[in-house]
Amino acid sequence: MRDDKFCNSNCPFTRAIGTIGNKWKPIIINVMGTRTIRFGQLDAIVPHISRKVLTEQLKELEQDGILERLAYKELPPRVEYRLSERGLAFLPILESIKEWQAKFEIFSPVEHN
Amino acid sequence: MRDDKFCNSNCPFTRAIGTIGNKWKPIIINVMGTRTIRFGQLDAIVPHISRKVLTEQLKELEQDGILERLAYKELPPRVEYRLSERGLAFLPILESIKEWQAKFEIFSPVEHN
DNA sequence: TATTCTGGTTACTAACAGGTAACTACAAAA
DNA sequence: TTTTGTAGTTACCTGTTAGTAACCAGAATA
Repeated sequence: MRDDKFCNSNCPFTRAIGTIGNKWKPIIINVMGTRTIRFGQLDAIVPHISRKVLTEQLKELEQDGILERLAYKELPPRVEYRLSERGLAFLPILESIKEWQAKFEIFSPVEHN
Repeated sequence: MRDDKFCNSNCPFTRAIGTIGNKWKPIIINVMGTRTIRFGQLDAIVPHISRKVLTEQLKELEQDGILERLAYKELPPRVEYRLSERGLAFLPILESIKEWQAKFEIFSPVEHN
């Protein structure tokens, strides 16, 4: 899933893209926002993601220090996720992407004839 | 390459991620910057990209109105690419990603023993 | 005459991503 | 006793992505 060529690049920007440059991670970070959220909630809220892929993405985000995982030793298990300082610092970037999209999106709805 | 689920989402943010949320596009946009650049130069400067993938990515970026393609009817052919207004407006976002990376990157160089 | 130049395209193949379904633990509730 | 609930993991299979090498036009150069 993660590309070693990117993550081990000597260019910091390339490493950054290796960390957050795929389609799921910005979506997950955006959904999390400033709240603490459980695995099942993420699974329900993030559209079209499978549990397997969600697990993988969360694991990588944790490894990259973008979120924190809090597992409570209960049964049934309870696991909470929340953004780290690094993850929270990424939220304004997502906001500017939203502004960019709103400002420049080309509206060309797909017609099905 | 492009994910229809993302591009046809009713969420603008999801559509934005569908447009620029992969590993090559931010790299290409960053390399282009404010200059006009030829296909061969991009191929030489962007590390590890194949001509095939570069062609595909450039085509999608053009379709999404992020860059402009200027083909001169010469032989041998000459094709120049440059960012559109929309593409140029994305550059500050890439700059803030660089700052974010510089501020928060965890240094854990891979050791090969 | 053969080679070089550019910006691709095409066919083939290898690698990877992602989906589905089944399975786990164990407690509480029905 | 069976079901429910959570947060995964695993095996299996398919579909997509990416890499490689060969090929193209057609003028200029050697």
